[in-house]
Amino acid sequence: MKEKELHIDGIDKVILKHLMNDARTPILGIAREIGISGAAIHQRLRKLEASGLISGSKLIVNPKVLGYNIVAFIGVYLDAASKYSSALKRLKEIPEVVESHYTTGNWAILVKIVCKNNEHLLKLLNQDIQLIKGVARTETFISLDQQINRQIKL
Amino acid sequence: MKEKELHIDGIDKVILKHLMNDARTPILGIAREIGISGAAIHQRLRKLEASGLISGSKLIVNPKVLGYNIVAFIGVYLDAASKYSSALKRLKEIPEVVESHYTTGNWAILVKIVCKNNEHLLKLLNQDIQLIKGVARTETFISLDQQINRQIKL
DNA sequence: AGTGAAATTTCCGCTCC
DNA sequence: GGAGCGGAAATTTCACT
Repeated sequence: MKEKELHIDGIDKVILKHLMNDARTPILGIAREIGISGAAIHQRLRKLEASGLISGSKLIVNPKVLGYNIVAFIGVYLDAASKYSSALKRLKEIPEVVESHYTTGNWAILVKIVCKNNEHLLKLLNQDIQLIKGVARTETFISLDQQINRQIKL
Repeated sequence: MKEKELHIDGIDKVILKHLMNDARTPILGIAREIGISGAAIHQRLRKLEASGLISGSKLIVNPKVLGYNIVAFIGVYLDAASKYSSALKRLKEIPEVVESHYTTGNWAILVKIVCKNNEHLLKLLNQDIQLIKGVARTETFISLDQQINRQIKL
């Protein structure tokens, strides 16, 4: 998928910085700011897409408005590493699970979940996650304050 | 910020599902699929923006193309909870830190970082994070396999 | 790689149903 | 709450440098 070495110069960085902040920023506005034509920006974007650096764009929704007020991380211990793929399959079916990582260290899986309140969290733990075959026990870490949420710097 | 109860009907869900997947999906394409006019979609989007449900859109870049191959979580123990805000300030200055949560449980802060390789990770730990005033010790969990990365279901 | 202009598509305020 | 119209603006392609 990656053949060409990609050279990201200062202009590319300006373009990407704008679009990483708001994917719907008009190309022509960026063009005027930089001082090159809209077509040139378009060409650069096509190149960056082809290189795989741009992997898409997403509309970001605020979970709080839907009543999802709690973010928590759950460390999941498996009784055998071989249970990973089947457990993962079940985790994918739980919509509140928004991230899942197979990790080195204490537990086997680190899961990030979003839920509405404490009862909801308890229900997820007791009736969903801990009932998955292979899950031995879990450790829960509730995020009381998320102050950093960004992408890697260019 | 939130005054009106927001009613998200099936049409809103279809619109949001498209845009959450690709924020640059043409509105008119969605309009044709649903069978209403483009202007109607615009009206709904404005309403959803005003409600705060839509908090923006972002271009997603693939860190691997930039050579960032490792994702890790770091549990940070503070020697006193009062050091949180000063430690957070320093964490914000480390570009490889992409998430930071103040958490209940074992440690005080859970940090997500992206880095290029093991040396880079070691450098971040020894020369950046563990030098922050108030940081007692850290636990590192490297993500070997991230299989879920999504937003909350509507 | 960048430009300028043409062709196409989208956006968005407006009026009407 | 949605449709249809129309002008303004943005996107996208292309020939040329």
